[in-house]
Amino acid sequence: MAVKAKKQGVRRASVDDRRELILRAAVEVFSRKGYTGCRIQDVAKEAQVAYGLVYHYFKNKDELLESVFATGWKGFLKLVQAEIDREEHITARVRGIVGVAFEAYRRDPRAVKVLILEVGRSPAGGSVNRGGAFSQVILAAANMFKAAQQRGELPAQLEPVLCATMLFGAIEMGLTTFVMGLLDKRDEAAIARAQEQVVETYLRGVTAR
Amino acid sequence: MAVKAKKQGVRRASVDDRRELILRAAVEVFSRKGYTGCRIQDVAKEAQVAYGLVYHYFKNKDELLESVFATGWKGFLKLVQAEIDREEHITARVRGIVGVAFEAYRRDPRAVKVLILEVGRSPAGGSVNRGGAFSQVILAAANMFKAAQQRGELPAQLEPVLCATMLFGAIEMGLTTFVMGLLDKRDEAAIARAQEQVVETYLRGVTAR
DNA sequence: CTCCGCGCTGATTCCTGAATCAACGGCGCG
DNA sequence: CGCGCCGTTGATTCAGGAATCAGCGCGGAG
Repeated sequence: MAVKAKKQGVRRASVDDRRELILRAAVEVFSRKGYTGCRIQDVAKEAQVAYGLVYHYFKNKDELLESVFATGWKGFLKLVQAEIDREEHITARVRGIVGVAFEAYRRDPRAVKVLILEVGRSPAGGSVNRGGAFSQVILAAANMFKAAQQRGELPAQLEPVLCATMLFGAIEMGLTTFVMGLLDKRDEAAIARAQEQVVETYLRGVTAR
Repeated sequence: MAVKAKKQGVRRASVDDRRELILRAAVEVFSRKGYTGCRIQDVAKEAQVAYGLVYHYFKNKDELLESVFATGWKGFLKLVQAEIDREEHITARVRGIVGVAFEAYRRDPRAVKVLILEVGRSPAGGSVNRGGAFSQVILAAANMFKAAQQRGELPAQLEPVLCATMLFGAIEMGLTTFVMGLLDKRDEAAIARAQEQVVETYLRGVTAR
């Protein structure tokens, strides 16, 4: 097939390229079929690669899907953490976090769909502790809120953990609106407006008292 | 096995009882393993019923899972719709909707987990149009918000669809906090407080302007 | 008491998909 | 120029789960 030409005519694809290729294909299939519904066959086909090669790079299905998750989530986590750590008023940090999430969505809606919409709730979870990773972000955010309360930037009577979950809930559902086609995902202005509304509504709800 | 005695000693279980039994067992397994991960074997075992009986009542796996979904969702939908239809200020209706969701959670956390956390996003969906059902509620709520805007109960610049998704996002994540064990699900007071915070934060965010 | 029918059973069949493995071929090195 | 290494291939094996079906037994009718 014509596609393979790239690894002959051009310089031979490096190992990392192939691995990456499979990983990206897996994200694609994973996002379409879900954790258990994702078949190696499909991943291989999607990546234009032999069935066996998937097993060359990954011990088994679980490890592959785990990698998909870990890779994507790690990137997201780092960005969110950076926002959490910023030395600014809580409202600025919240704005930052929402910005990170929406930006990620703009860049790769499918990956976000996988991470935000499947992670932490997929009951079909393998051995993977994805829920744990999700909790990690929630708890990090919760700590941020708690500190903000101590600085008097946030009403003290709020439960920080709930503040965190509600923030991500708001983000998630804001994005879901597009993923599910309730709003037009190609309408850049609509996405921007959604981001705005999510931030403002959340902050107003959490701040005013 | 001793368990079967109930259909001998007592009056023979009616058809509906058995069907119901299987349905409930399916909810249980479904909530643990997810759509694709749910095996008929497990459902039968959970229901203390022969493997074949599942196929006596349901054409195939898809139809079973579809029934699980349809049944549970229909019930929830009806309650939510009732709240939506109430002739009251928008804040009262929102309170009602959140109340319905939390009450349902109190009654049957597992079923809620299935419905709220899997419905509408599970990419592993079979032929089922579950996303459609989810959209239905969102859109019904969105209409409610739009009407409220026209009555001046809500700022006009808000996108009603986003108001709706954010409401359910807030509810969902409020409940997720317990499902994921971030807050103690046996602590009734904590649940009540969570409900309170979800409602108040949401309303404040959406109302004040 | 006997026979029938209906709900129910679970071993069996068939098939899908995960994981293995023996072999291929291009590339670099001697 | 030939040899061996290593990334790659895809047919094959095997486990497990969906769906089938030939009958079983209890309750009721005659």
